[in-house]
Amino acid sequence: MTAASIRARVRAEMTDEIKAIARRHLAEDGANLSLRAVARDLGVVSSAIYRYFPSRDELLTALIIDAYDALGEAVETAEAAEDRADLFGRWMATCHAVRAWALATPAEYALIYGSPVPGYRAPADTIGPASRPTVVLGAILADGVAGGALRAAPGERMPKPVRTQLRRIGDEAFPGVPEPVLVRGFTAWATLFGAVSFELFGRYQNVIEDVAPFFEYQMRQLAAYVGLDAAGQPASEE
Amino acid sequence: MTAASIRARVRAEMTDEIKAIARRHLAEDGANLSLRAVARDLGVVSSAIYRYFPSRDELLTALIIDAYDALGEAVETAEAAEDRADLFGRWMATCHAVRAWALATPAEYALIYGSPVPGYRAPADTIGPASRPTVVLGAILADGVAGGALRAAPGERMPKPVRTQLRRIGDEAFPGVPEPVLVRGFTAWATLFGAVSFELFGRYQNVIEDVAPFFEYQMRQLAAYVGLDAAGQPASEE
DNA sequence: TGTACATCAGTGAACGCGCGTTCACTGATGTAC
DNA sequence: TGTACATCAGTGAACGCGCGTTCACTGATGTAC
Repeated sequence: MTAASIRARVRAEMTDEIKAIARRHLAEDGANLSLRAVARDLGVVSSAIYRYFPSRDELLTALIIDAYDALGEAVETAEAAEDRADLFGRWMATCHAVRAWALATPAEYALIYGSPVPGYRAPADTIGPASRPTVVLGAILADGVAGGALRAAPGERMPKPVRTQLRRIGDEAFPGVPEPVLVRGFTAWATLFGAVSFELFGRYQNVIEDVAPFFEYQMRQLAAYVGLDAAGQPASEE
Repeated sequence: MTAASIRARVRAEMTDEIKAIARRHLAEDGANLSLRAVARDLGVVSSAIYRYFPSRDELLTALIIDAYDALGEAVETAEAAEDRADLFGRWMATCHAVRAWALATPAEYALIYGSPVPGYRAPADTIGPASRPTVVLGAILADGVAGGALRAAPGERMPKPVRTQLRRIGDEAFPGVPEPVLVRGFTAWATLFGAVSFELFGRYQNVIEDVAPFFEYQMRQLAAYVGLDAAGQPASEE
């Protein structure tokens, strides 16, 4: 019993170490991850890896799921630390958590938000972890609607195919959020990840030097656009 | 003379064909482009490629520059077809051109807007082609400002580090565009590419089925946010 | 117009390397009685 | 507590493959006189 559990713990530690080394390699070689290189760094013969992962693709999948979970965790923790009534604070905490995590682990960000890995098909068990940050967004929007801060403008309309699609999504994952609010939330979401990708993938090179204050300002403006600034947050000027 | 120019033409055709085949491989293998595979498809021994490109990286660079130029060309053409006074039409044409090009050639979009290719450093001559779409955005913003449609809201302020950076960029590439307008344009830009990347990199899977009308609506809303809808475009409702 | 020479495209073999995966094996560690 | 057996981690060799790049070469095509 104890002996068995020791074995299990050692095994778990080995698995973690393989993933840690693989993550390091990701940073240099992108998604062309080499099992043999990982084994070399681990000080072990290449076939030994197969005791822990049945194939290279399974190792990649584990890294992808870990990355989604790490980002999800970071976002959830940061957002949970804010006062529930402070929608603006919750939104900004979410944005900063995404950017901070991406800057700290750029290879993992690229793995999940960059170009798809050629020849790799993500299995179904990545879906749950992948949606964790979006669930946080959903909670902010839903709370905003419930508290009356977020609402559709009177007479606000949209084309029918857009509305019906959004209603279906809303019913599943964002209950109670009117379609016009939802679309503004999605737009803000695309901007957040678009901005982080621009920064990480080098699109700001020679254009914006000090990204942090620019990002901060952009996300504040977005909050106002979505309607998340109504709760009396401090003015964004100086 | 004539003989020499025939030789030059054949050479140019060969170069184009190598690039065309390489582009096809890009679609399947991502940026792990194999010279030998290209040579195989061309029906030629692998070392023959070296008559045309001194190395694999140079071929990749050529593909990247071509991709930037193709997107630039597509955007410029689409935008130029609109009435100069119709800022909204010009903005929408730009958005649709970006999305259409990306959907038509997803591998090339991923090459230039996805995760950076591991171990590859883009040389300086990619900068010019890379900025072509942004130049189009700049013209729309500048024309909007010159015509009086775009302006900063009275009393609109932003933190100093943001403003000084934006002023520097504005002076270089967007002359006459006030900083608050510029930042809205950049935000719209991040949203455009964020949305296209979401769609291409599979982030809309099982979420949004019919992306086209959703994208259209999003970009319309963005136009309103930036202030590009003031020129009396038709209402976006139905 | 004809001939000698230079240029160039493409060949084929080789170098040295790395890869994912399989398989029979050794030896240590745990389990059952 | 001691012994026989089962489980498991890691080894080492091998399979079959692909890669980028170099190099001396052949033969066709162009150029100069």
